[in-house]
Amino acid sequence: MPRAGLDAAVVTAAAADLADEIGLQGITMSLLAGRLGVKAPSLYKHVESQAALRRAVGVLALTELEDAVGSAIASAAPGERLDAAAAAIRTYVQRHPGRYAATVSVDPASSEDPLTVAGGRLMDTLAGTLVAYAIPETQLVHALRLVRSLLHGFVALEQADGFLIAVDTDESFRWMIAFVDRGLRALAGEGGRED
Amino acid sequence: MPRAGLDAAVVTAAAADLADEIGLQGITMSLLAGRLGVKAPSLYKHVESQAALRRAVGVLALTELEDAVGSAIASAAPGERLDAAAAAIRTYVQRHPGRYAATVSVDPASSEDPLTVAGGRLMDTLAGTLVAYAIPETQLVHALRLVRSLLHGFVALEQADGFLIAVDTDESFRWMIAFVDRGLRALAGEGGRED
DNA sequence: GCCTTTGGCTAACGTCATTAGCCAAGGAGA
DNA sequence: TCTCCTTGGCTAATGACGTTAGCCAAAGGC
Repeated sequence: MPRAGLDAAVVTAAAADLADEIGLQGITMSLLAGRLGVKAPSLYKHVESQAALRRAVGVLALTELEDAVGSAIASAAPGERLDAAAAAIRTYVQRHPGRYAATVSVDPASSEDPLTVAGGRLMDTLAGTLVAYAIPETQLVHALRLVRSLLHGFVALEQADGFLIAVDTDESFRWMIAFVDRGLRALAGEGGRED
Repeated sequence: MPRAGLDAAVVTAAAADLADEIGLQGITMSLLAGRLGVKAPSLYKHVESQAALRRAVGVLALTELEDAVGSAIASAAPGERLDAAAAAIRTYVQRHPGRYAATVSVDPASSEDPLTVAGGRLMDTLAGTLVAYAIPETQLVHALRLVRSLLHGFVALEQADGFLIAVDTDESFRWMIAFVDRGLRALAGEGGRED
C-alpha cells in the first residue's frame, strides 16, 4: 500500500472542494477519503475529527475571502471600494457555497481560535471600504455591522434560493449597495447621534 | 401500554421547543421521543422523516413569526412600522433560535411547498412596513430584499455570536434600522433609477 | 360485545464517526 | 547497504443514529 501524499492542508482543501460540490452537510469521512484514494480511518492521521475539519475549511474560506476582498479593494478607486468588496464577496460565495457555509456554522469559538482570528482579519479588511466615507468614529462599528449583516443576509438567502419573486437578484444587489453608499455618504461629518 | 395523545402538531411543537433549547442540530429522534414519553420508532406514526419534521418546525416558525410581525405592525403608527417589525423579528429569533434555524436550512422547495407559502406570507406582511414610504414601484422588490437581507443577516450573526467587538448590539440594531429608514424616506417620489 | 383502525412496542439493518491495533513505507544514521 | 524508528496506511470493531418490518394492545364505531 503506497502512501498517498496527504497532510492536513491537502485533506482540508479536498474537503473544501467537496463541500462546494455537494454541500457542507453532505460530506462524510468515507466520501472524502474516497476522493483522496484512501479509507476513512486514515483521515484521522491528519485531522482530529470531522468538526475540526469543518473548522479548518472555515478558516481556509475566511482566508481566501479576505484575500479576494483585499485584492478587490486594492484595485478599486477609493469611492468604489464598497462596490468592489461587495461584489467580491458575492462572487466568492457563489463559487464556493460549501466553503462559505463552513465559516458560519460554528460553536462558541474562543478569542484565540483561528476561525475567530481569520474572521477578525476579514472584518478589518472590510472596514477599509468605509474610509472613503467620513463616518463619525462612534458610528463606524454600526456601519460595519450594517454592511456585514446585509452582505451575509443577502448571500445566505440567495444561496438558499430564498428569493421567491422572479426579479433579477443581480439588480437587487446593485440597488442595495447603491442604497448603502448613499446613506453612508449622507453620514459624513455628522455629530455622533443615533436614533 | 397506554396511548400518549400524540399527533403531528404535538410532535412538531415538541420538536420546536427542543430545538430552541439545544439547537436544531442537536435533535435526535430518540431524544424527542423521550420528551414525549415514547420510543423513537413511534414518532414515525406521526411524521414522515426527520427532514419532514424539520420542515414542519420551519413552517410553524414562519407562521408564528408572521403573526408576531403582523401584530407589531398593526399596533404601530405608520411611520414606525419598520421599527416595530424589525424589533418583533429580532425578539422572536432571540427567544426561538432553534425554530428560526429551521426556517433557513431547506433544500430546493417547490412553489406549493408549505414552507414556501408560509415564507411568502411573511414577506407580504413585511412589505406592509414599506407602504409609509412612497417608494417607486419598480424599486419595491429591491427595498424589501434589502430589509429582509439585513434583518436575516443581523439576527443570524447575532445568534452565531458573530459580532466580535464589545459594542452593544442593541444599539447597532437601532442604528441600522434608523439608517434604512432615512434611506427609504429619501427614495420617496424618485423616478425608477438604479445604480 | 365484536372488529377495524390506530398508535404504541421490540428487533433489526445500514450508515456514519471514531477508536484500537496491526503492519508496511521510507528516511536517518551506522 | 543494512537497520531502526516514525509515520501513514489498513482491517475490525464499537456505539449512535435514522429508519423499516412486523407484532400486539387500545379505542371507538357498528
